[in-house]
This record gives sequence, C-alpha cells and structure tokens, in this order.
Amino acid sequence: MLKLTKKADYGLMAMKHLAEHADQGACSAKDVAEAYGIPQEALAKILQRLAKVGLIRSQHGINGGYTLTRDPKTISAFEVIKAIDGPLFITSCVTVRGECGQSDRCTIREPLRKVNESIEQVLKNIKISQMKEEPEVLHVHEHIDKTATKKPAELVTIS
Amino acid sequence: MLKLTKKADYGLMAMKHLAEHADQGACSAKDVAEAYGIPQEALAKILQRLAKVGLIRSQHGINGGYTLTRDPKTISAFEVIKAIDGPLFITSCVTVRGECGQSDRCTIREPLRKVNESIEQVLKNIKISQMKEEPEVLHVHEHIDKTATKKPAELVTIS
DNA sequence: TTGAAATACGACCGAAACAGTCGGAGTTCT
DNA sequence: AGAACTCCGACTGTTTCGGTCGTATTTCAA
Repeated sequence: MLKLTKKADYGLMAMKHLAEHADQGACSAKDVAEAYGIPQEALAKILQRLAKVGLIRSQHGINGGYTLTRDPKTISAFEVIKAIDGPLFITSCVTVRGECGQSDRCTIREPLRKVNESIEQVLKNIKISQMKEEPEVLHVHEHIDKTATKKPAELVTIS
Repeated sequence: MLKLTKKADYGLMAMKHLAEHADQGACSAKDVAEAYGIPQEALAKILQRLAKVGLIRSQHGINGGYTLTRDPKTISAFEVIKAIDGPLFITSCVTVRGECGQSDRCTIREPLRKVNESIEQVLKNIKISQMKEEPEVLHVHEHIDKTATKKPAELVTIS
C-alpha cells in the first residue's frame, strides 16, 4: 500500500527529537521512547541502525545516549528511511540489479522508475529540521514545489 | 520499504495490455496471464477488483474477457493502485480518520502528509496510455514536472 | 573496585499482510 | 439442452512486520 514501516516512522520521530534537544546533550533511547509512547527495545534497535550508518553517534554508560552527527538541516528524510528500511523501490518486480523477475515483456517498469525517482527527490528535499513544528510546515511546501520546479533537468537526465 | 505490491504491478501491466489490445475486443484473464507469465488465478482476482470499481468491464462466456471502460488517457496509475491495494498512506501512524494511533505528540505527521500528497499527485498524473512504450516515457517527465509546478495551490489548500 | 546506567547484538514469537490455489457459479455458443 | 469457456468468492501457505527477551559490553560514579 505504499506506506512506510512503523520503524521508519519511529526513526523520523527520534531524529526530530534529537534535533530539538541537540543542545541538551545526548538523549537515551529510553527518553525518546517514553516521550512518544514507543516501545523502548524497538526504538533502540532502530537507533542502532541509524548509528551504524553514521547519522547519529552513540555513547555508552551513564548519561549516555544518542546525538546527531550533522546539522539537521542537512539530513533528509530519505537518508533516515533508507537506513532503516533499506533501499526503496516502488515496484516489486525491480530488484537491486535492475532486473525484472517476472518477465522480459514487463514494459511498465521504466515509467515506474521515473515515479520512483520523483518520490526519492521529494523525500530527499524534506529535511529533519523542517519537521520540528507546525509553523515550519509552510517551508516544506515551498521545498516540495522547488523539488519539482527547480530540478526538471535532473529528472530528465536520469531517464 | 515504500513499494507497490505485486498485485498492483500486475494490475498496471494488465491495464496496459488492455489499452494496447483495445481494438481486438475483450482479453481474457488467461490471455493476459500467459503473456506476462503471471499466475492466471491471481490475475483474475485483480481484474475482478478493477471491474468492481468500474475501471474495466467483464464479460462472461466464450470469447469473453475484460475491456477498458474509459480512454486509457484518462485512467491514472493512482486509480489502478488504489483500486487494488486500497487507499495509500505513506505514514503507518495515520489512519483513514486522520488520527495518530501512537501519540498526540507525533509532530511529524503533518510534513509527511505533504509528502503523501506529492506522491499522489505524481501517480495521478501518470496515465495508462503513457506506459505503453519507451518513447512515451518522455511525456511522463513533462507531466511529473507539471504536477508540482502547476498545482502548488492545490498542495497548499490541503494543508 | 564495585555497581548502576546505558548501548549493542542476536535470537525468538505472535500477528498481519501478501501471493497464490481451489472449487463453484454464471454466460455464451453449438 | 449441453458443453465449453469465463468470471467469481472463499480458502490456505508463506513471508514480512512489529515487538519482546536475554546477554554482553561500555562508561561513569560512589
């Protein structure tokens, strides 16, 4: 149904939380989990994956937790989702090798690849810093519009 | 992982096939299934759902099968996908009632709703007729660009 | 040095959605 | 009327998802 997994949702929430509390030092998985009513163990596993790809830094021991490694303005939702759910393909017949398992006569995969690219661009242009609060939402609009209006060349070159 | 189900893929293939063979009368589920190596019974069920929402018309008996009810230029990929997989939401916490089951403090759902709208617009502007062959792909690009450039007002009003 | 607090990692289980299969009902042509 | 062909709806295995548990490792503080 073209939906993100809950893990990806949790990951985005956690990243947003870390961005908001960046000045208060590290946030533990327990803190974030309790703040949003997320199972602690489940969130911990997600944060581990985010740390593994370098989006956040982990610190053991007392007063430990997770901190962002980059400015939230430079972290896209696409990076977070990809780190958690793996590479996303809108079509189920297209694999990582670009092959179509079903049949050679599947002629719809090329148009769908374009759709996939468009979705990726949208997600890449949504930054963690833009998810903070409601007033910021207006900025998201502008960026969504910019995504397609300012990058037609990029979309074309992919084809 | 933000991917379409195989059923949706099959449905799009079948719709494309019906569009290409519209002048040859009705196509049976068997014909389409054999043309693409899809299990016949599985495809039949998909075609049933497409018929139920009125995208195609079914005809029993000998030389029966399915035919498009509308011009393929007016049928969007969004309609096909929605008919098969149901309403699509990019976020798993957002339900049909707009509620967030997790917590009231989930502040990321509004930005993600905008992403969802953008994706819907992309899918709505991809028509079955544009999936026919490779040269047509270029047209898809134009429509993707138009999607966001010509409809900023619509995106804003949804917020 | 000892213990508490926190992450790191893997294995496990129940639930839900997915992919595909089977028998039955309806329609058309001969 | 009968046979061939098709659509139709319910059913079952399989995979994925979501969440839990247990254990090891690291860090800081008393």
